[in-house]
Amino acid sequence: MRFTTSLKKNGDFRRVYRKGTSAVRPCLVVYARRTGREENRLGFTVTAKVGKAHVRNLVRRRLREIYRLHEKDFCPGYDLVVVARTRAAVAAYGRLESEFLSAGKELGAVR
RNA sequence: CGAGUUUUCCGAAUGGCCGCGGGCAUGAGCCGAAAGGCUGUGCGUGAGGAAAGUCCGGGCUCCACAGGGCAAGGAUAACGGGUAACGCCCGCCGAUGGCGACAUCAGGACAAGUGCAACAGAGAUAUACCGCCGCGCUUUUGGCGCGGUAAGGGUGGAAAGGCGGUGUAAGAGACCGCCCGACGGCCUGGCGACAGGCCGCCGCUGUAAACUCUAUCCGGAGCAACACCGUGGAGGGGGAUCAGGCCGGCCCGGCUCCCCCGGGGAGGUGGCUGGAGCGCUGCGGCAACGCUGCGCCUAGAUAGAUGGCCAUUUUUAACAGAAUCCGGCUUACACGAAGACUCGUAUC
RNA sequence: CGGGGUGUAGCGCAGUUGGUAGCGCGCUUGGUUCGGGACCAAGAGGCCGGGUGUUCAAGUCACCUCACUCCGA
Repeated sequence: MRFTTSLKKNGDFRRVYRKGTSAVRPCLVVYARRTGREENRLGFTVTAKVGKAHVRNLVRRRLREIYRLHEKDFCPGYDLVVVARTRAAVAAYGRLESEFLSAGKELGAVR
């Protein structure tokens, strides 16, 4: 992921939640906030409610893979936070992919 | 062949494209004064049998005491061994269950003291309701009173050793024979728990996962421990004011300036993986395990690395993801593999 | 990493030394009223989160386990 770094600090997450816009899908919620940087910053939130440790790892890997394969479709200059909902634990890869992209399109982060 | 017991192992494989963490190398590119950093390339490596629950035991670090004892609190509980240690493991004893292979057991002490035992029942740790027997009174096929008795009745988880006899007014370990159990002594076997035998003396309810007693062990906290580096800012000390600036008419003084000290927030580095390590051979031991020799190096992240798309086998693979490290325990788990053994049936 | 708490009727909760599981609201039926509410009377509804054990007997005691929840670093 050449043009993307990860979102690390809790304060960054809170700023995106408070100041950003959101799009809700059955399996996930995407928050976005325009920053004007040259790169995107991406963070994932998968809480314990979703499942046990290996389930959460699987969900997070799939979401990261979706972003990696579609990175060229994303506009630069956004902070993005993807929150997995409970249903994401049993959802197939294709469903996560379509929901992620449609949510990104609604927020204007995807061309 | 059927039914079953038990131990151990495995924890999908191979290939293609894209992608991730760590390590090593780099006559490549960029940044930098340098150390080095970033990117790229190459090689090799990258989750488990439970990584889980955090139930025990240790290593390590800091704190306390630096000698010992007592008390409090907690843990453990037949015996012998293994181990760094353990509440773990092995062997063995006893009890219980099973035809058996075998499995399970918080398995010390209620015969030191205290407590509890509902309901039922006459009576619950000692008692006389019915019954039996004797004596007295009486209205005499009966009733009442006094006394003896624990054999029979019913209740209960439990009613005071069991069966048979002697005995007696009726009865009773009151006495006798056999059996059961407890305690004490002796003998035999065993390292020991214990087992077997003989003698003596007894017959005492259950419950310590009730208080308690006995024996043994335990200082506390935890890698977000702990150690180091640490821009700025607050603070303290010194210097220069014969350098400059501000407050000021000037001096003193204050700020600015320079140096040092300093606890240490954000952040970073170490701790961080070569270890009570793994595999194989040989020896000792019933075994757990120990010893010798040879070989091997096998994750170390820090928002936290294993995913996506296919192909083939055999279907769409179970439970499930390291975070300081080891030894155990417990719990979850798909398809399987191997060894040993028991019972039944049939045949030889 | 460490330490607590809770689970009982549809809902909210009681239930010490083990001894027949209760309260309030709700529900059903009947009464009262012209009718409803309130009130009165009667009633149904529980494998005490799950498993194993100790005991004559377990919601209660012990161990294992599941779920929810809180606190400290």
